[in-house]
Amino acid sequence: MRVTSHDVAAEAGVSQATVARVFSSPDKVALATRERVREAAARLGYAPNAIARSLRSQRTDIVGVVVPAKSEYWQDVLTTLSRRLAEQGKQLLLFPFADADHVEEALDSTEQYRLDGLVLASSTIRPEHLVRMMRRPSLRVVAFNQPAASGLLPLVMVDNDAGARDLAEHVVAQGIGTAAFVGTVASASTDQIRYRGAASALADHGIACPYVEAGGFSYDAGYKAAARILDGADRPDAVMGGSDEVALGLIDGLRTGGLDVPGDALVTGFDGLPQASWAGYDLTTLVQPIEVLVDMTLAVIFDDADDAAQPERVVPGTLRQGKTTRRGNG
Amino acid sequence: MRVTSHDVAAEAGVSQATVARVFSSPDKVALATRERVREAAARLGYAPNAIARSLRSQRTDIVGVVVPAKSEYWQDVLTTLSRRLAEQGKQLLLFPFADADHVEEALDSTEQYRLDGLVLASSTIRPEHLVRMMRRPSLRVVAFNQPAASGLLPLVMVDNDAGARDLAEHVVAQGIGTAAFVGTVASASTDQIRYRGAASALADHGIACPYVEAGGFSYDAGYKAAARILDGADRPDAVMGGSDEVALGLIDGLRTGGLDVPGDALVTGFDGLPQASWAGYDLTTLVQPIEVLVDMTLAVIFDDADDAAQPERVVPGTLRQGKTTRRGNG
DNA sequence: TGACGGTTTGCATACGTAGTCATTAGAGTG
DNA sequence: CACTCTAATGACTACGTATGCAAACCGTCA
Repeated sequence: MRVTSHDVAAEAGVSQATVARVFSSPDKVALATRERVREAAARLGYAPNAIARSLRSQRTDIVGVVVPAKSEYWQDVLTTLSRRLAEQGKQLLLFPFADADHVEEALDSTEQYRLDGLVLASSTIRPEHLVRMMRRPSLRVVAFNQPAASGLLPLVMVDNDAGARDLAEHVVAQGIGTAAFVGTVASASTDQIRYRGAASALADHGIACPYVEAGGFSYDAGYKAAARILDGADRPDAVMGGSDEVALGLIDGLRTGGLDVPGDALVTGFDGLPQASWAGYDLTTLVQPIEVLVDMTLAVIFDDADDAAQPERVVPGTLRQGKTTRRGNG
Repeated sequence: MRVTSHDVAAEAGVSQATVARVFSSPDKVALATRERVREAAARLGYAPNAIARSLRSQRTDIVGVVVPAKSEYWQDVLTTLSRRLAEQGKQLLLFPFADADHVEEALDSTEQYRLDGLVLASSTIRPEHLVRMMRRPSLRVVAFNQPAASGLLPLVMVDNDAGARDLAEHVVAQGIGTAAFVGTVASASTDQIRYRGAASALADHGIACPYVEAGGFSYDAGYKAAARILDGADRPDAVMGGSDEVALGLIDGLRTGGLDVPGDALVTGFDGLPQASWAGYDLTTLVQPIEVLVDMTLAVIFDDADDAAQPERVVPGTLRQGKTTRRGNG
């Protein structure tokens, strides 16, 4: 049987209410009493029951995240998110989904928990899901890096358009003549914005930019897409990946096909994954300020400020130049 | 205000108890009633409150995992774990810790939740922590890939010794004359077993195997350790990494130093990370059967079988040969 | 018709905590 | 010394659900 606040109360010779106060609002209890209770609690090995606390206080101190089950990028984000929450004594509850068809179930699960907030991650969540989330009173929902949520939900994201333009300008500065963009999944809103940004910047320099869909967010998808690039009539001087994962696959795919990167073709990514910095790749990419994005997300959830005033927060990323866009001996 | 089972009861013209039964043991409710309740629930947008359910039933349907905050390997494991739990309608709650000094806090947090089970991950959890966990009645604790827990807690792990021997035999078969083992953190129990296994198998063939400590579980640690290998008097023919992450860093470090892998030196890893299969590395490694390990872990937690009868489950891994140990034109 | 077995439902309660309200003790003031 | 005001504590209750128990209901058979 588990130790409860009643047991501690009996041990310390006080009421259960006093024990509860010692653990939730200690300043309301006299110092001497407080210490006596603390000692009794330690002696019995008491720890407050978070479940009961949540039921009573209507607060769980838990933030949920609806997130794709497999993705390097999101794992990177989750690491930061869970660390930040832990610092505040809060918890992270994952609602992973295998693919877009299973988002519904994940969202259903979130209803069972009286979460303090919910982070919607993944750009493949459909608009109807977003709309559904708008109808959840007393739950702070934030869309993370999900341009499609614009106008529907509070939104925190990196500046995809500016980032893609920066990357495009960068490869243009390396003196390329032709380019291609290998997106992840064409229906993903991040993909669309990144492509449009890159294509627009390239067009300013008179360079066309066909779109190739990798068909997934994975290394494998990028690897396979490389074959299509190689088979194409005119091989582009620069291949811009819609994400780092795809870009890494692209690099290996192109190299396997006999191409030298960056000698024969430049490659860029997007996200700033740790793996992109690995010496074997040293990918030029747009590094997302994940800490900043996460902090903003938590601010929307926990700060009382009226977030309706500023429903969208867009943060610029940083271009990191690696050797995948370093031409010749420069 | 949130919709409760009472509201649904009123709407459907039944008692709260009947509503509760519809959602927890439907077969105890007449079909007609059941449908009427389900309709009322749908109309009101009712979802059972997991918090209240947990308080009442003394079951949370949540499994906790104490895990290092940053680690490719563990993220791989967590992905599988959360998927499996989701399939059973259960949840995963993470208790991440930054380093060995913060394990205590993570374990403290776990006490607040009435978890159905707790998975202790990370081989850097100290024995005193393990002992502490033994004193948690009514909580199923399982050590995952943590040889140090042997004899203290139920344990599920890959056969580190056999795996290391397999890898050693494999490189010997490639005709090497000298070798070195680059471990992660010397105090990690997995590291020790893997090293002993490899060294012992190599010794059988008259090959010595010095131990080099990378000092971390990361790519960076491996990358830096490569410099020490290169600086050493006699460069080994084969470098065995204590983990895939370290091995990937090693490869890039050695290549940066001008060495050809596998031409000048063979490299092996351990774990079977997705990244190890990337064409840029194609690392020879010991693939852990993560699905099997996870299923066994959950079996220990949820199956009523007496786990005292079989406190340790050791599963063999599979050698995956990549090109990092493919010599010459073979 | 009446008794009986089985199914279906409602009533009442407890899970462990936090907060409201009332009560008591203690300190300060004229 | 009586009085007031604040600080500290205790009694009580509600959060939303699951379940033991009893009651009600239905059909069956003697």
